[in-house]
Amino acid sequence: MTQPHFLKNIFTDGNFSADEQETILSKFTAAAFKKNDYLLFEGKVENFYWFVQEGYIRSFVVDIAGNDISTNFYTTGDVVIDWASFFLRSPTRENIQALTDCTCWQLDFENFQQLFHSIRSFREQGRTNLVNSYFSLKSKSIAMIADEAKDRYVNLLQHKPHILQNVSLKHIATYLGITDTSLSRIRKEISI
Amino acid sequence: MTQPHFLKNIFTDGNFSADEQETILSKFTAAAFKKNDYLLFEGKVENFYWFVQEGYIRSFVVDIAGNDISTNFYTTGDVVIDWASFFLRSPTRENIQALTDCTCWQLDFENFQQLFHSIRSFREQGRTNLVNSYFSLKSKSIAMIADEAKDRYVNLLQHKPHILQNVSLKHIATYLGITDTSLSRIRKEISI
DNA sequence: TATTTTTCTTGCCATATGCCAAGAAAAATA
DNA sequence: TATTTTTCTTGGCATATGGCAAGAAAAATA
Repeated sequence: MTQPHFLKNIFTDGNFSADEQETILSKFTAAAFKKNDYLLFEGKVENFYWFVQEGYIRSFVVDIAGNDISTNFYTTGDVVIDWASFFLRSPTRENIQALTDCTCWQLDFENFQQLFHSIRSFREQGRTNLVNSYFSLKSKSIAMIADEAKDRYVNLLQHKPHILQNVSLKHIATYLGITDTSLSRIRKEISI
Repeated sequence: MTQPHFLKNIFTDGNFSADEQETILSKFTAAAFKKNDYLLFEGKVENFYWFVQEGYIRSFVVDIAGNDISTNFYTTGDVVIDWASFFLRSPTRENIQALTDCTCWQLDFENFQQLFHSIRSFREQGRTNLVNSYFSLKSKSIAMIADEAKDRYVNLLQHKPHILQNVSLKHIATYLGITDTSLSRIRKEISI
């Protein structure tokens, strides 16, 4: 008994006809990354849309002072992409790197465009993915202003505990906008 | 000699055929707002996509402690929308309010969908608008972590001086993630 | 113009978080 | 297992920014 294709969890029977599923899945190719491999380097133009099947991935930027700042973490089921670079065809400021060995499914820009303009459900879903990313970023952005570091950490702990278990403290710290020193203290404070 | 329709600056001859322009423009309606009018209340579902022809608009959220936090400012040529609420058809957390008397052009969700799925250039442009918003938000989000408040203010001063001239200090302060007290001091420091 | 309301500035002090550096713990590698 | 490297914790001190409150300035309204 063959295992169903991972992407059928993404392009579900409910939202896509069998024909559409076949067309879409045929455009994706499997991509394996080793721990520390880069999926994207800053300065390059993002040419892929990835779905993670297995593993952990991190995106980050390097600021003017040379500090590495984590912008996001990705795992099973997540879309990995720099939206701006992919759609605007412009050089990215971000780096995307595998934190563990990973298996992904990728779609290049040309195939994406073709599916986007020919399959209604595909573009609806693509738009929804982008809007969901926008919403997450907005929530994070508001939390940076409205909440203290401790609250931001607790929130992450509640909503994405698997991230905390698989990503080093220093990466989580920059994601939360604090230093690893402060995060260590917050962690201590909470555990008491 | 009639003045060309404002929306022709948005849906330009270069990107849209005369037919497409006519179809698109016919779906928009003019909307005027008085100073302090709300375009959107938190808890409601955003049903419009607006382009600002004239005036200043602000979006903001109210945090748990009851603080009003500005999330964005809009003026001539800008798209005013809560992307998540509009596309996910979900209640918004944001309020959108006119800071001055405004004239806008609006498109409701149903008409948007119809144009999005029938006109290729319209969906390309719609996607680009969303991606540009995403990019701005990302830049702001990184600046909140990487830059000091003073640098964020200077950056706003350089890139959006018209905002500073038309929005009160307290609203700019919350947008920058600081108190009006701190912004007043930063302003003083810079002017010296 | 006079009056009220809102916005902005400034002083004082509090505090969350940063910076640096040392050591402990854990993980990776030989 | 031993060794090296990386990650995490902790202490001491510095600083950016907040909170509060009073007054000044500006804007709105009568």
